[in-house]
Amino acid sequence: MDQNNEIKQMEEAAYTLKAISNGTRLCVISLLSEEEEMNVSQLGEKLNCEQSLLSHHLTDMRAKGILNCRRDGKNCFYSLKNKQIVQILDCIRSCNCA
Amino acid sequence: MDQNNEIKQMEEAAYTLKAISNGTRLCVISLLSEEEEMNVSQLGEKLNCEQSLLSHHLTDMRAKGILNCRRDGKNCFYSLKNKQIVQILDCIRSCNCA
DNA sequence: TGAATACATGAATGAATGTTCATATATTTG
DNA sequence: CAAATATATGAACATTCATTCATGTATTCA
Repeated sequence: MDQNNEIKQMEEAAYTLKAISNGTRLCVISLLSEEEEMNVSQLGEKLNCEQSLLSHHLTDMRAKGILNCRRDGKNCFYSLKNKQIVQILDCIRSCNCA
Repeated sequence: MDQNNEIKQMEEAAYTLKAISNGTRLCVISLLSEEEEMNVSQLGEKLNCEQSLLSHHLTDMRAKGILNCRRDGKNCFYSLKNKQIVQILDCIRSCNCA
């Protein structure tokens, strides 16, 4: 049953990977790796992304354990739940170049 | 235009990530990180994956620059084009645990 | 209290992915 | 050459993902 366990682990990894395998979502991660926290409007400006679409992305990434969200007045500030996730970007870059 | 460049880079990264964001595909990568080369039947046994489905996965991963393929007689041996890609697995695991 | 701002939500739709099945191709072997 | 083996391919369909649009909710401020 060790094989099934391996498969399960990979399914879990795939679940997380799917949640970030999108240009806009990776940009969000990249921005939040530099900025600690950003609200939706700030992200929307930087990404040139329509409000509703961005909100869907953010909500889903949050639901999947990638982002945190904190409300302050009218604004919602998003941040990375785990900063290590940005390493995936470096990793992919080095793979694509090597 | 530096912003657009960033976005393009992220789209490229997303393209590669999409090509591996699947349990079966991650298992293939994991196996090939230990084994150097495996043919389709060997992979199929290990993964308990139907021939045609596995073949589709392999063909697509090859088309997207993740795998190499070498034919030897009746067999096709697949290998990782870039071994560094397995680091993504470690990365995801550390993210999900931390 | 009501208008404005910031964000979320839900339904609808189209596009991309995953899966199956039937069949095709290449190679080896009798 | 015919049968067997290993793999690929293509069509069809279901499932998931991305996008848009209209509308809802929370908060602030005049």
